Amino acid sequence: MAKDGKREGRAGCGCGEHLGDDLERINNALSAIPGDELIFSATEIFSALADSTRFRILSALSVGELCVSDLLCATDVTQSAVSHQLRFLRDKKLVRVRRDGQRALYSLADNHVKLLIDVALEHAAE
Amino acid sequence: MAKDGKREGRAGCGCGEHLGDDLERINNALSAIPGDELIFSATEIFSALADSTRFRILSALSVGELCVSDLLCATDVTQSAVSHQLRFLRDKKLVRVRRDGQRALYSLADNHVKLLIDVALEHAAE
DNA sequence: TGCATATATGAGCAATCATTCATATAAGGA
DNA sequence: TCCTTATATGAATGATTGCTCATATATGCA
Repeated sequence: MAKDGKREGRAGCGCGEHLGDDLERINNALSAIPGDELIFSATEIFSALADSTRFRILSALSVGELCVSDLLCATDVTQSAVSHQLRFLRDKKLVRVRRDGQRALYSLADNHVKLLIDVALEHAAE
Repeated sequence: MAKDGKREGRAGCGCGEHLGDDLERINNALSAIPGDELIFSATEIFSALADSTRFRILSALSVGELCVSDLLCATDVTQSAVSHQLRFLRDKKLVRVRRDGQRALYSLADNHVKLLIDVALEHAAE
C-alpha cells in the first residue's frame, strides 16, 4: 500500500469483507481524508494548541505583541518553560520574534491560530 | 495566586519588574486568556485532533456515518488501535455510536470538529 | 449450539513530552 | 568593567500516550 498520499479505496486496504455499496461509502469517506503532508501540518498546529501553557501563550498573543515576561504572567510555569514553549512555537512557525533592547517581542505569525482558538472556545461553551 | 479562573494582572503574578504602561498591555493580554475550564475543554478538543490516526477518523466521519471496518480502511493501524481511539473520542463526546446488527456506526457528535479541520487544512495549504 | 464476523478491552511497552534546575548568552546602565 | 535584568538552552526526569498482542464480548447465521 502506498504510504504517501491518498489510499485507493477497498482495493488498497486490508479491511474486512463487507461488499456492495459499502465500496461507494468507503471511497466517499476516503476521499475526505487529506494527503499525508496536509495531515502532518494540520495535526502539528493542533498539537501546538493542545497544551494549556501554549494555549495561554497563543491566546495572549492573539491580542498583540508581547515580551517573554508578559507571557510569564499569562502562564503558571517557570520562565524556562515559557522559553522552551516559545522555541517550540517558533520552530513550528506559529509565532515570530523581534528584539527590542533586552526584550524579545513575540507575535502570532498566522491568523488561523486565532480563528482556531475562537472555534474551540465556542465548542467549549457548548 | 488563585489557581482557578482568571488571573488579575501584575498584582497577582510574580513576573519581572517592568512598569508603567506595561501594566495596561499585560492586563489587556490577560483578559484574552479564558478561564481554566474553558482552557481544559479547548485543549481537549485540540488534543483529539492532534494525532494523525484520530485526524483521519474524524475527517472520514465528517462525510457521514461509518462503521469500524470502514474507519480501519481510513487509517494505517490495527483494528485494536482504531477501537481504542474511538473509545477515546467517545469519552470526549466528539463522536456518537449506534448499533446496527454486528456493526457499530460512528458519527460526529459536534459540528465544530469539521470546522476546525477545515481551518487547519486552510492553514496547512499556506 | 457451533462458528464466523465485528467490535471492545486490558496489559505491557517504547516513544514522546512538558517541566524544572542549573547555567549560558544578550543587552543596558553604573 | 561590573552588575542587573531579560531571555535562551542542555540535561534529567516523571508523566502521558499510542501502539500491538492477546483475549473477551456481541451479533447473525447454519
